[in-house]
Amino acid sequence: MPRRFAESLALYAVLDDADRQAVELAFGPVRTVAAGATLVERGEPGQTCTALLRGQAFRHKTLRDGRRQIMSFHAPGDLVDLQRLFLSMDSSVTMLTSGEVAQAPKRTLLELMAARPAVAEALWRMSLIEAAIFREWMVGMGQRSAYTRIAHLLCEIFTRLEAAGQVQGDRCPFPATQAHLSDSLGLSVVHTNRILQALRRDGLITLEAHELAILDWPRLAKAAEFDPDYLHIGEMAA
Amino acid sequence: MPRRFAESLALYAVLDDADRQAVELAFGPVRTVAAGATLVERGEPGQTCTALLRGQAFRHKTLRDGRRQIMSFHAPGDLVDLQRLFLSMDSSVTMLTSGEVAQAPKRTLLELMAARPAVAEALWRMSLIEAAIFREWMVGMGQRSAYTRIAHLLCEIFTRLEAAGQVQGDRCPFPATQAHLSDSLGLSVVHTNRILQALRRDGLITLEAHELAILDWPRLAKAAEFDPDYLHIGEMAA
DNA sequence: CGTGAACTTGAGATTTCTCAAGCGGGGTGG
DNA sequence: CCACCCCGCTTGAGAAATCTCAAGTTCACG
Repeated sequence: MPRRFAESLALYAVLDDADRQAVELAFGPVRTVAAGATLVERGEPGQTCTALLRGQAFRHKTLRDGRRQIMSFHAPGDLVDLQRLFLSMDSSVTMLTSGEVAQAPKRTLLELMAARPAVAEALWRMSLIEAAIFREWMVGMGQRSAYTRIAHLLCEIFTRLEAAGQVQGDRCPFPATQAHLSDSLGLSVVHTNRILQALRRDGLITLEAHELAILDWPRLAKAAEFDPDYLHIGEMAA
Repeated sequence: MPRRFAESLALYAVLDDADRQAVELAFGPVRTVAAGATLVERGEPGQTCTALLRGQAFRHKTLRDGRRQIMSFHAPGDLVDLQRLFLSMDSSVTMLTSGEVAQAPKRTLLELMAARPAVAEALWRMSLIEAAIFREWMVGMGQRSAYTRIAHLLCEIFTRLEAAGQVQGDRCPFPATQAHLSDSLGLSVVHTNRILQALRRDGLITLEAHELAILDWPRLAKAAEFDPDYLHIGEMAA
């Protein structure tokens, strides 16, 4: 079910039919990518922007000595390198699963934004929400314990996948390994593993076979200090 | 020397005279604000955007129990609540020093962006660079030791203040207290204090009387793992 | 000259890390 | 079809970074 990108973009602003059509036309053919494939390499200028249509990806910066910081996880409907419209890429994007992507020429998107304010507005909101998520991760890494931090990330991922239509009941796909979680939270793999066990022991989640189940949302959200305001879901008023 | 905002914005894209004039006209009278004044409160919708013309400010989120995460420091020339053009504010902005600000109605700015692509481009770049800085802070909080992290922040602040024209020789104004540094880096005040002493002992900096001096830039940058690419200074190609 | 905020110091407590090793399942080549 | 192997997960134990608490000092400002 690769949702069309225009449909995802319409979650960020009111798009009329002409807007949606123009957006769809901007993107080229759907391309299949393998798990582990690099969608965007740090430093490359590139002439296109990439929409993720199916599967999950993550954005990261890897230092010389191998330390890696993951900055974000991407769900279907995300434009993973929006930044490239105006800046060079300072981080890379890698597929977590196999999936499908489509690309649009930068020039076309820029023209679209100039001609269609609603499209520009949607892209602005998409970009600003991503920045809001970065800030919330900073709160986690700066102020929260490992337990709270992991719980918070699980809440965030579940909530975002829900908005992207990937949730079934209390379950969502969860392809990230414990190493991915560690690198996104600034924790060691060993510690992440122990905290996940604690979350399971406390009856808050199960996490296996690349699937996350939330067993007790109220208690998990409380333990996570999770307040979804920062995700600005459904916030479309101008 | 409150630089005019249009001049600062022109660091982000090529603006012609008409662009600059239109930007200047969008902003109302210059207003003086005291140190500690709140420029923007979390949650308020607001109908204007605020440009910082003189002084420094910081953006932060404060949790119920008093823990506070600082997300960014702002220099003259920054639009501190650009986010407000499209979303509600999920954090607050407070003055670090006394200073001067000017406000522009959201509507006027939105019209300006629609009518003048170069202005829109500049604002996009401003916003995306802010997000790039957030990501780099995540790298610091997730992967770097306290020593490296503090050194990195000092490099960043110095470099950004240089771009804002606030540097004299090897010195720049530095109004943040050790508590501000701590809250931006996710460290305790005590530890921040000890690491600052180590940086002084190592002959890398002096920091007193609200002024930072860089004694040995090459060694400091090396200790900080500082690579200014992420600041995208002077990157204006479309 | 008094006062408070910012800075500094000491010492013990805690979280989290590192190193090292073992386990388990799924995919692949023989 | 089976065996092997690698990757991801798990466990134990000691080490390190960083925190908390508590107290004292300095300096700018009223």
